[in-house]
Amino acid sequence: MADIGDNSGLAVAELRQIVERIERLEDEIANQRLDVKEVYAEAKGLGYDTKALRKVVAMRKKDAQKLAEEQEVIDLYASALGVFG
Amino acid sequence: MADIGDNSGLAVAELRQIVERIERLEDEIANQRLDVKEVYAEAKGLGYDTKALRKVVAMRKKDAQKLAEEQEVIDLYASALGVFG
Amino acid sequence: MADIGDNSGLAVAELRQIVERIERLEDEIANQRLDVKEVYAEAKGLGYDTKALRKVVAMRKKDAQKLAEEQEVIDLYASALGVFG
Amino acid sequence: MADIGDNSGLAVAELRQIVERIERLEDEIANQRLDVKEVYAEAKGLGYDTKALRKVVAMRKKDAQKLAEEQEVIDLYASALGVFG
DNA sequence: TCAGATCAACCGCCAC
DNA sequence: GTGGCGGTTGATCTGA
Repeated sequence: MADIGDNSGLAVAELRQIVERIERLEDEIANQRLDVKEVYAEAKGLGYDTKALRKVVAMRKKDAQKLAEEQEVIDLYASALGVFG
Repeated sequence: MADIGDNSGLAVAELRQIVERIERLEDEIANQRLDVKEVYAEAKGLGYDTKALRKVVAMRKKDAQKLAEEQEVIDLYASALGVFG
Repeated sequence: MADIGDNSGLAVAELRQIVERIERLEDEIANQRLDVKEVYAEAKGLGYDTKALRKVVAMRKKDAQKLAEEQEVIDLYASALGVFG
Repeated sequence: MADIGDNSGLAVAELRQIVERIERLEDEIANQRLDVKEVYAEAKGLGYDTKALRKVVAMRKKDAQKLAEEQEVIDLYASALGVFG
């Protein structure tokens, strides 16, 4: 941590910059969450069951993760067996 | 939902579009979360205590009033227990 | 909250009892975690790859959850369709 | 691990036993977690602020020294940021 | 000691 | 308004 000579051995400007970068990113995330919400609201307006919709999205996500994980497991077991028994 | 009963038609495309919009937004959110993580890692590299950093960021999110009110209850309970006897 | 007349409008004995019940339960949980740890250590001593072992346990858990969830999804969709389209 | 190469024999039973011991312990842990939840729910019914309650329990888990040290860093950062400017 | 994985706490939405 | 639930975030623990 670069110490610029302030009262507490802390680079205040640096710290401030870090915190603000984080907060800016989190603001953007929050906004995008609102966007997601909007899409669901819109879908609801079109007659969709949002609960089921969320389930579908969640399942697709899980399936993708599952695929990735399955390969991991294969790799893990393969290496545990010393790359072929 | 455009049609029930002729579910081989337009509604499928509509549904697909909705799901994809959601998924695209969520991908972006996931990426930005990685960015946040990166900033914390960078801060750590500069010597900051990331745990404290996270706490400060969280505190800034809450307004001071609410923070004080919550702390009051905690203090009440704590002192009732004999200051951690 | 029964107010017995202490200085802060708080039933101190009651609070203390609640906190101690929680802490006792959490102690037991902590001990059982140690037991789990011990089993893994023991398995490691027998030559097992604990990482793979953990994966197996996790997968069995996920499968059990998956079964439960699948029925949920079926129910959800069925009700979304008005119990049959 | 009793045997590699004759993996149709004893090792399978051994492995099964290990996994089941772990799963049994984890079931118990899950149940006790439900018990904890119940106590909090009960406390809520008595008028307690469960969020504050959880904080107090967490504070009691940490020793006071460590708690003070952590708070120092947080305060340092907070004041460096101008007390939430 | 640090990075990565696992697990518990928090916090929103949603239905009742 | 409250309780339950899903998703996200933060803490803990394991292994390198």
